[in-house]
Amino acid sequence: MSVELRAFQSLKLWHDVHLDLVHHGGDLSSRQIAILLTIYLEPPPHTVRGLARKLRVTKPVITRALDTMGKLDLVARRRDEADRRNVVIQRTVAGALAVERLGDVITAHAKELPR
Amino acid sequence: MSVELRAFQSLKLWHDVHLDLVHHGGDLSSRQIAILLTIYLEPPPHTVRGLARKLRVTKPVITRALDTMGKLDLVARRRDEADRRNVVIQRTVAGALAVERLGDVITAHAKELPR
DNA sequence: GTCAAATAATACGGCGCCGAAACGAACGGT
DNA sequence: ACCGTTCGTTTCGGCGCCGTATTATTTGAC
Repeated sequence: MSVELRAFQSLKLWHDVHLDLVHHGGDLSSRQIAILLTIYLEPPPHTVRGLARKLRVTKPVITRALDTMGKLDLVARRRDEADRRNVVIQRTVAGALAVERLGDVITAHAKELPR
Repeated sequence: MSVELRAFQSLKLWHDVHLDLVHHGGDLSSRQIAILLTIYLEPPPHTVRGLARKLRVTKPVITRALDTMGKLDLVARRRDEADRRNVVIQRTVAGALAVERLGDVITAHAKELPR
């Protein structure tokens, strides 16, 4: 029963945060969220190939997500001068702020949950 | 600093669960997730109008989401016989299982987080 | 210098969701 | 019986993401 309760709390958190995102958030797909958070939570450098491997998706998925998030100024691309085939994905100020804000939203809703 | 740490943990949870969803989950949009969880977490009855109000989206959004999730057998529709203008949204066995499974995924990842 | 391998980007056809507007069915007051 | 209101659905043009296949650039081995 306590297990069920915990699952319910988790689901309520999921529900509340998604509700928040629907209203105030630029809506990114699950894939885009996973990519964005990988970039901001795991140590750089990040490449298209590396992200594709880590998330087990094809490279065009990464390229397109970077296009979209780049337009939103959430990430930036830079050619790797050491090996010009590679593209290094860089964080941006706006992106860092957006991720930070997301973290705040999650923790705020988590705090409201009964323990 | 402890605040930052908690935000980081929240973001890691968000990242990990989304990663899981990308691989094993039927991919629903943020709106669809919010709708689905509202139906399964809040007490019935649910109507198109009520869901639209609660999520602050237009009614066609609800109709289309119900179409999609209905095809996936996550929810079902029933005409309200008392007032035949209304449509009552019903839960399904498959939907309950899917929601339960999502709860399990979230709690499992949450458990792995350092406190 | 040449060629195979690796990397990222692009082209293509398809599918799903969007917002706004129009629509049809059902209700309720008079 | 009418008529305004409510409810859910449908239509329309548009946009974004998908997977697969192809392209362009760069590298490194020989």
